[in-house]
Amino acid sequence: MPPYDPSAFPPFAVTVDLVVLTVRRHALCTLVVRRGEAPYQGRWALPGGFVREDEDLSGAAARELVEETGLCAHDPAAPPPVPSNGAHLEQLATYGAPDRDPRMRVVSVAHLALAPDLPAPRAGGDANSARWAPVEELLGEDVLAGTAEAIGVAHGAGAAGDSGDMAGGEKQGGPVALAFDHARILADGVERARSKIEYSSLATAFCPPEFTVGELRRVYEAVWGVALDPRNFHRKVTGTPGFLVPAGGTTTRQGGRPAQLFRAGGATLLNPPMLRPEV
Amino acid sequence: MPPYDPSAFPPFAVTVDLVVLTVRRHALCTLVVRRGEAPYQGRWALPGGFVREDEDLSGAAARELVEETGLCAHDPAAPPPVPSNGAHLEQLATYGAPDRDPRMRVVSVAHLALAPDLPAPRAGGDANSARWAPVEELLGEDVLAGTAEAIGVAHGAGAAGDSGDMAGGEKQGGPVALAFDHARILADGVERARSKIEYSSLATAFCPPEFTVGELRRVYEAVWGVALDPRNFHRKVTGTPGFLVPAGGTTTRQGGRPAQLFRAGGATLLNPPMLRPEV
DNA sequence: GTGCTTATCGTCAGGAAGACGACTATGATC
DNA sequence: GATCATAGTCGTCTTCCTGACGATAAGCAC
Repeated sequence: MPPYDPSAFPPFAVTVDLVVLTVRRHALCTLVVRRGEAPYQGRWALPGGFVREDEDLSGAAARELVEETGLCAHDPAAPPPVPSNGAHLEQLATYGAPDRDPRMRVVSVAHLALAPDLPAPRAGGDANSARWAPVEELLGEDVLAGTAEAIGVAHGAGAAGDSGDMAGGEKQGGPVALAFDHARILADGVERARSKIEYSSLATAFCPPEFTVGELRRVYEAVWGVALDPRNFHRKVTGTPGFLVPAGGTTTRQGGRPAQLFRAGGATLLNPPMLRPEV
Repeated sequence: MPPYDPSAFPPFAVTVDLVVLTVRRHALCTLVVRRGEAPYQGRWALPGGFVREDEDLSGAAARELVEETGLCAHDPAAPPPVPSNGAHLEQLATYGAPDRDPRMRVVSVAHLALAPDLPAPRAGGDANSARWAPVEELLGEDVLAGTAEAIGVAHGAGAAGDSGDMAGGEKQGGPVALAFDHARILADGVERARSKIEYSSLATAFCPPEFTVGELRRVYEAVWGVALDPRNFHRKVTGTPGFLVPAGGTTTRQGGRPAQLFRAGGATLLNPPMLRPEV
């Protein structure tokens, strides 16, 4: 079996980048690491790294996820029993513009991970530091076309371009420019998450193993940036068979009347879907 | 700006593969080409090719589409006026298992194209021949997990594995084994198309510029493999603002009463969505 | 014209969702 | 301990959408 003629195709570097989303203090946040080397030195970027010689794409993504967060990736194709601190992981899209990395031709297979609220991240290898950044702070919600949609949360005056003089620092109140095309990748990941919780039970991936209806509702509110009616939401999620199963027991985590605890049910598809209020 | 250390990462070949779907004679069909060289010589495969040095991923996909079909790709991000014979083109997913190509490490960025019914395809460069194959014939609808769903169309006894002795030939009545992991890619593309016509106006991409409600309905029926009530379908599509605009004029293409001609309206999202009947 | 086919309009019942009232069960405050 | 604020939970009512299906319209083949 003849190998390819090495001159017949150009060599590429292939990386995986991760959009790791979580909900912290009622805000949708993503994991970013500070770049320690050029280009974009000092700029925040999505975590990622090279795919190894004998590694699957999803395997590389899972490895990066563990390295950056300690999270154990949870393959959606795996059996239902969710591991204790497993995160949902799925492929998002691939980005390969010829000039996206000034050094050489790099194709990045972006992955989307959804995780429950985690302790402070540990810094990875080549990053000076890592942190959870509110998505709204990174995307002015108007920086990028296609994801520009008013969410009912106030944020600082937007419209910060990709001007080069912002490298290495945040502008007070404005969006922080991410390295490379990571703002686009993040925007695509956020949009994927926003639409996917409509018709799937994926919102439970943002919750601890046991959670209340109110906590789940606050996840939807944070991801969508809207307020939902607690009564209709309660009717919807408890009335959808297989979505939630009572875990037995109640808790008071938010003040007010104790709420029943639930676990994610086996159902992965939500039919009919949860309707996202317009505007 | 220091270039990457070439020994710091393994080199990959990057290709694009195309799932080109169309509706022919009430059946969902995809474009396949016969492989002229090893591995999988003589087997049917999805069209595709290497991404060039200075080429975008979507650019490579559009180029392959033109080479194989003569279709002009229609970027969904482009302005609404649809070109005369433009096809919808979007990225599908990326496949990069280490052993998916026995010769070397190849990562393939699959794209999904939706096209109206076309004349017979012209053979591409390295393919002996090309043809439109009914999807049902390539995927036994039960060969692959995750897309196994009964569609109301009879098909030959399924369950043909990836047994090597089928290379180069079709089995009468059974699914034809595609080369590489192309059966999986095709299945993912079909599933994407099936779900996307639910909540978008993408089904019009299967139609000529002007079409009747009945023709559009037959597209849905072919893609979903179900029968739809003509009266409810008519009410749904004509009642959704922005979905269809009257083109003026009527036609009789199917026998029976002449039908009004429509063009695709500006709306790209269908809200509420078209409901796919269960089972 | 008869019969067949397809297109189009209408009617009716059932289900789901939005709006919102009412009640319950905690902790905090006076 | 009474009162208040905060959440959670159960119901009601109206409106919209869908599925089922009857009825009519307008071509073609004979």
